[in-house]
Amino acid sequence: MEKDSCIPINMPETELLFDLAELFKVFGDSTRIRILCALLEKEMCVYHLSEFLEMGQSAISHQLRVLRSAGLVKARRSGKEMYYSLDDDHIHTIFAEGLNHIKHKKEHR
Amino acid sequence: MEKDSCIPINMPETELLFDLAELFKVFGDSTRIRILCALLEKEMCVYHLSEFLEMGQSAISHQLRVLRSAGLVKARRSGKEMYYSLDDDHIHTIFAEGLNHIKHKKEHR
DNA sequence: TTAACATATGAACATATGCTCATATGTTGA
DNA sequence: TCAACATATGAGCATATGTTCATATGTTAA
Repeated sequence: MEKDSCIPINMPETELLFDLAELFKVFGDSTRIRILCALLEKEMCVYHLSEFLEMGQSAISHQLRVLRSAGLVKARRSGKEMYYSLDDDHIHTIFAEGLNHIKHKKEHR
Repeated sequence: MEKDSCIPINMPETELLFDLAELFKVFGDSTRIRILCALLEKEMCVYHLSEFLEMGQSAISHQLRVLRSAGLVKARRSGKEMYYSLDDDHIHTIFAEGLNHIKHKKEHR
């Protein structure tokens, strides 16, 4: 079989694709997905998130750190509490497309 | 601080969110992203993918298996070769939104 | 049928990841 | 200032993940 045939032309730079994978990696954890999903509704503080998701405060805090460094959520302090909210308009769309995929696959099984 | 306040209402079922995380997990690897990106252009066989991505045949094959079981790619045999192609119309959109996020974040830094 | 090629697969290994625990940091009210 | 509360963070641990190596399976041409 010959080499160097069938090479796609419009391939984005490897580094960009690496960043893209890093972004999706952040979405690829159910705890983080649930946090983001909760925040779609309204901003919440760490305590309420950990109550709502029935997980330890530390676990939530660790994951919020990941979400924050990915630029997906932002935080504001109000007294002792830190309120987190979404920091990206695309989250809605990305979620919707993901759910479309799942729905579509379920229907065609 | 009182419990049970600030509970989001429109939270999808936990199982669905788990599936969503599983889906994004598949996108969350640079090898798989690069495979999908190559396949956006045209179908390719394992050999060409491994040439193009400069990775071992086995690694590519393993990842194609992951992509296939997630319903993201499909395969057809042509002689000795197996040609893989995308099996999901949403991949384009999901990619685009991911890239939008990255682009947006880079601009506001 | 057999050799050569293309792909798939299981085991092994190194690394990455997410949670828990303990503790540090930061904030408020008394 | 100090106790109580809210959050952040580092270490440790168990599990998950991606690659490689060896080998099995599948296909074609001679």
